[in-house]
Formats: sequence, C-alpha cells, structure tokens
Amino acid sequence: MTNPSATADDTRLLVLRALLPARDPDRRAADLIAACAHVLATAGARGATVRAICDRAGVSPGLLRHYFSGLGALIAATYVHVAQGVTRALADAMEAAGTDPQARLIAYVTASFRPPIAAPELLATWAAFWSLVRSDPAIASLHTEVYAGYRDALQKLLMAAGVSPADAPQAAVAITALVDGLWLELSMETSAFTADDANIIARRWLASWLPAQIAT
Amino acid sequence: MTNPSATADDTRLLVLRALLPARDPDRRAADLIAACAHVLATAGARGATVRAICDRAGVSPGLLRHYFSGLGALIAATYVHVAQGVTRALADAMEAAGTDPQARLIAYVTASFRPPIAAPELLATWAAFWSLVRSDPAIASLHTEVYAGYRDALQKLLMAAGVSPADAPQAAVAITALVDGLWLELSMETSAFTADDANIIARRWLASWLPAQIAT
DNA sequence: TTCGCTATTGTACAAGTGTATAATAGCGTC
DNA sequence: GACGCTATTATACACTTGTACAATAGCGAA
Repeated sequence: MTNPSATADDTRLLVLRALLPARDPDRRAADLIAACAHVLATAGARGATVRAICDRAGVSPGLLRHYFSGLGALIAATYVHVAQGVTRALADAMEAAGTDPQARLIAYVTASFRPPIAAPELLATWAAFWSLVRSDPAIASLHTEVYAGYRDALQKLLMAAGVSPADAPQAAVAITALVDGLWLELSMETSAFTADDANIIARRWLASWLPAQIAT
Repeated sequence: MTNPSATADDTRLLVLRALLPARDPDRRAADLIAACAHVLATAGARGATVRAICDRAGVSPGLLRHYFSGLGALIAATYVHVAQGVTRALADAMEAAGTDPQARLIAYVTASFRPPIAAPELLATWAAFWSLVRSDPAIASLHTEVYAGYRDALQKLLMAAGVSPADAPQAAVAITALVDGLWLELSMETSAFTADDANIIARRWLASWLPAQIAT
C-alpha cells in the first residue's frame, strides 16, 4: 500500500501532501479501500455499491475507475489489505510473546480476540468477504490462499508446541474453525458473548490439543 | 409452510394439484422459497434478485408480490423455512439417539454434519443469511431468536449430560461457535476438510466439556 | 354453460447499478 | 508565468433493480 520506492528524502513531501486534499495516489487508493471496508461492514456485500463507497471516501464516483479496474477489483484489493493487516497483527502478537513455543502459539491464536483484530467493524468486513467466496472467483482464490497460509502457520506452531505431526493438520482445522465461529458471532451486533469470553474459550480448545496441560 | 387446516380428506386433492402447473398457493409459495434458498446459495445475497429467484421458480417476476409483501419478506420467509428444517433435523436426530443424555447431546450436535444438514447448498444458504444479519433488521431479529433457541437447547442437553449449570452457558457458546465455524468452511466449495472430519472434531470438543471422558 | 374469483402474466416505471468519457483543476517543471 | 500531465469531477449511458398495475387464464360453483 505504501510506495516502496519512497526514500527518506520525499518523506517530508508525503507528509505535506497528506494534509492537502489528497493528490497523492497511494493515499487516495487507501482512502477508497478504507471506505470499501467500512461499507462492506455496514451495509454488507449487497450494499457495497460504487456510489456508497465513493460517497464514504468523499470522492466522485468516476474516480474509482481511475485507481481500480472496477468495483470487483476494489473489493479484492480491500480483502488483500484487510488480510495483510490481520496476518501482521497475529505475527506481531506471536513475536511479542517471546520464545516459548506454547506461549507463541497461544499468543498467535488469542490475538484474534484483542484489538486491533477484535474490532467489530473489522470482523464485519471479514464476514462480508466470507459471503462473497461462493459468488466471486477472485475472492474465492484469495480466500483459499489466505486460509491455507493461516492453517500452515498454525500447524507449524502446533508442532513446535509439541503436537504430533499426525495430529497437527486436524488441530489446525479445528482451531481455525473455532476462531472463525467466534469471529462470526462477534461480528454481529447482538452477540451473546464478548471478545474476552471468546479468548477464554479459544485457550481451552488450544489446551486440549497440547500434550501437557500446563497451558497458561 | 404446510396448510395446517388440511385434513385427510383433501390430501387426494392436494396430490392432484401438485401434478398440475401449480395453482395451489402453498405449493407456489414453497416453490418461491426453495428458489430463493437456491439463489442465495449460488449467487449470494448480492445475486438474490427478484428476477433471478422467479426465473429459478419458473414464474413471472410479478408473482412474487402476490405471495409476499416484497423481496425482503421472501428472504425472511426463506430463513424461517430453512431454520425450521434445521431445527427439526437436529431434534429428530436427538430423539433417534434414545434416552442416554450423553448420546442425545452427541447426536444433536453431530447431526449438523450429516444429511440433510451437511448438504453444501443448505450450508451455503445459511451462510448467506449470516451476511444479511448486519444489514437487514428482519433477518437480524430472526437470527437472534434462532440462535438463542439453539443455545438454549444445547445448554439443557449439556446439563442433562452432567455439565454443571455454571459451565453450561459457556459450553453452549463454545460448541455453537465451533459448529458455525465448521459449517462456514464446509459451505465453501474449496473446503480443506470433509463433513466427516468436522464430525470427529465436534465430538472431541463435546467430550472435553463432559465430566466423564467416556463419550462415544 | 356461465359466472366469479384468484392465480398468473407481461409490461411499464422510477430509481439505482457499473462503467465510459469529456471537461476541469491544480500540481511540478521548464 | 506558461506548459504538460495527472487527479478529479460531473454527467451520460445502457442496463438492472424492486415494485405497480392492467390484462388474461383457468379453476370451482351455480
């Protein structure tokens, strides 16, 4: 999302530009992506129209096609952006947990129920993407890729924490499913439980897959 | 959905009518609901348009408003119909399991991963409803009602199977979340696991909440 | 057969859809 | 200051959207 060719020298320039009515292309594309995520969360896939998104971004409807090849491409780009954010947040939480394999695993999973991931709007955006997987081939292939990556990372963490290689794939599927199910309910306004509850439940599920029951 | 005032006497009449180009109101309403469920599963909430649904039902677009007050009402009626079907299938599976409380609980939960519930199209329809909860108030209130009922039934089964009243609410939430997460992934074409895998995973989660580890 | 009534159609309508395009505005460079 | 270039707008287009409505068809009753 950030121009990789930006050097330290144009940093001041970028900062100046950010204050003005946004003639910086990256900034505008990011605005559109943020607006798309918000509309998806608020109005669902059905309400994610060109005009709704551009209104939210404070931009004329014609501009969307200047930055993206069409509405579908913007939605796909939004998925990529949100998925990257989630992936990074999980990885950060894991790194912050230190070197103990079980602690890293638990941090990786329970980060799903802390900010910035546990925010209702982000989860609602994510839920909207789920609803597009069956009808939008681009979203479908992104979904497959993202989930394969998540399960793969989880599998490695599980094995590092002592789960046998024979059990790890099933455990990864099982933990992913629980996290998704908890996300799903948390993404709706009238949830029967909180992110803290979800955190506790996920820890318990994790502990049941680990060899020694000494999980924190 | 079936006319409750139908007596044994008009059964022959109904059968005859069913063979003809459907002038039976109940039949037509049911056709529209089935078509709506199919379109929701295939094209998602975004593709569930009046014309797509009526085409699928083999009916002119004007007819929808003759049986329902609008597209939204048809979608809501479809949710009610699908939810009733799922509820009934779960209850049937539970009854068929006999009288042992743990067996009834396990049957109730694992029925989610057997026909008729485990059919991809039904799960995809269900997933489409999830995506409407945030944007459609009617679907939202139905969702709240359905899930409260499901969790309530689960909670009672858990307590009957020996889970303490203090733990039962959390257990019900936890099991519902896992089932939903497994459904979610199974509803997509490119799932990383099968309904049988889901069945095994759900049994394991159930067993971890039961007092004695003698779950079948 | 004739009548009454409802199911059903076909079409029309205004509003909303994604996209295309010509005109404008405003920056950086000379 | 003038120029070139890209971001940006406003609008127009063809099409789809949900709904409204008048016309028709076909059953059951008389």
